[in-house]
Parts: sequence; C-alpha cells; structure tokens
Amino acid sequence: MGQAKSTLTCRCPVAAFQKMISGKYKLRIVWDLKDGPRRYGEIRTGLLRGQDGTSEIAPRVLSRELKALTESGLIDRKDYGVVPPKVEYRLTRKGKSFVPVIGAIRNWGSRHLAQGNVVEMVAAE
Amino acid sequence: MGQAKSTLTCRCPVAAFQKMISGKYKLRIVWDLKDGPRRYGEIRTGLLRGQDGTSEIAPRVLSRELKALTESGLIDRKDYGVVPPKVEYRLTRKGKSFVPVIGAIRNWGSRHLAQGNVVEMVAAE
DNA sequence: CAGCATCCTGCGTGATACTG
DNA sequence: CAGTATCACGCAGGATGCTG
Repeated sequence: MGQAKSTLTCRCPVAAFQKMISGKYKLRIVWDLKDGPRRYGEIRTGLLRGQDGTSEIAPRVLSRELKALTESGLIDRKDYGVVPPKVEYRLTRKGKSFVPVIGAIRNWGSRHLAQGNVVEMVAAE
Repeated sequence: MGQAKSTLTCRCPVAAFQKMISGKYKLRIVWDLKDGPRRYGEIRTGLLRGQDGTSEIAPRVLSRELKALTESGLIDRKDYGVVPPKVEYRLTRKGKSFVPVIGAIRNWGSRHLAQGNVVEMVAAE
C-alpha cells in the first residue's frame, strides 16, 4: 500500500498539516464549527463576517473545502434528507482536538500580525 | 520603514496567518532555523531530508519564500558581503515567538496525521 | 555560493448557470 | 437549500540557464 496516494500522507507533519489546511477557508470553517454544528448556508454567510460584503464565496469552493475537511476527518457531514435540504456540519473528535491548535495560531496572530486595516509597523527589529 | 503594504493585512488573524505561511516551505524553513542561523545552501539541502532525492527546490522558489519570510519579519537576512557569497538567515524575535506555534502544529500532526509509512516520533523536543 | 531572468504548467479560486 | 457543472484566470511552483 502504499504511499503514493493518500492525500494527506507525508513524512513531514508540517507538510501534511499544510496540505490538510490548504485553501482559504478551511481553518476558518473549523474554527467557526467549534461552537457547534452549522448548516451549509450558515457557514457560507459566516465566512463573510468582517468582509465588506463583496461577493460571496462560490458554492463550488465551499463545497470542495467542506468535502476535503470531511475526508481529512476533521468534520462530519450530516444530511437530514429532507426537503428542502438540510445539512449540518460538525467537528469530529479529531476536529475538536485541532481547535486548540487554531487557537494557538489565532493567539499568536493577534499579537504579532497586523490585523484589520491597522497596519502597525511590523518593522523595527 | 514600514511598508504599509497590505500584504499580510487581514481582519482575521487566521487568514493573515495563512497568507504568511502560504507556500510549501515557509513553515519548514522557520522550523529548521530554530536551531540557529543557516546559510542559503544549507536550507536548500535541508529541505530535502526525507525526500527521495528527486529534484531540488528551484532557487527561484526558495528565494521567494525567503524573501517573503523576511518581509513578514519572521527571519532576517545577513549578507557577509564576501566572495564567494555567504548569506545567513536567522529567526527574528518574532520568528522565534512563532516556533512554539509550529511546535503545536507538529505535535498535533504527529498524533493525528498519517505520516506516510515512517512515523518517527517527533516527540523529542 | 547565492541568487536572478525566463518560460511553462497545474491547480486553487471565483463567477455564472443549473438541479434534486 | 445545498449543492453540481462549466468556463476562465492568476499565481504558486518547477525547470533551465546565467551572473556577480
């Protein structure tokens, strides 16, 4: 069996991590899901908070991110099989264990990364 | 100094983080640098450890990653201005503060990510 | 040795339209 | 509502070759 196919497989945990969270929204999705299950549409609109309401994320994109996260085992898809459609996404155990990592990232980011439009000189070192 | 370029600017620390470490090698470079300064060539060959010696990283690519990291303020470039050229890269204070974050990532990754076939405990820290 | 200049390619991202 | 199907585009990433 081998090697060569697994999407997430890599000798370096960092590289594997990179692959897992590749994409603009995966981290944010997982983070948003930490408070509980959310529906497709909720995630979609939730991703826009803070943005100047430009265009919404393309469904194709969100769809793929969600699928990738599911295949990574971070989230779980629950289809209620009703009409109109209702689908919820929630963190798996693995996904929950990942939340603190994102927390660390956010924590570091909020201290060392210029956020918002306030670009405070990163400089001086 | 201080270019108010919005290169890293984003309202969401996570997104800013994503931008900062975008690219296949940035995280690994920073991690490699945690043990001390390294020269261009050392970083280049160091990035190959574990790979089956396919092709080396294109200089253009490494160069760009290095430059981006420098502009992000994570690493610092030191040119000795000699012949033949000698250039060292080292972590800045900011870069050092970022190492634990990568540590958290590696730690999580080594536990939850399938790492190819060779899972050699990264644990030892 | 430590890069830069040029060309090329695949994929991630986005916009639009359509469906069960 | 929760997606899928198509088309298009920009850019990261790799391959060479050259230079101070």
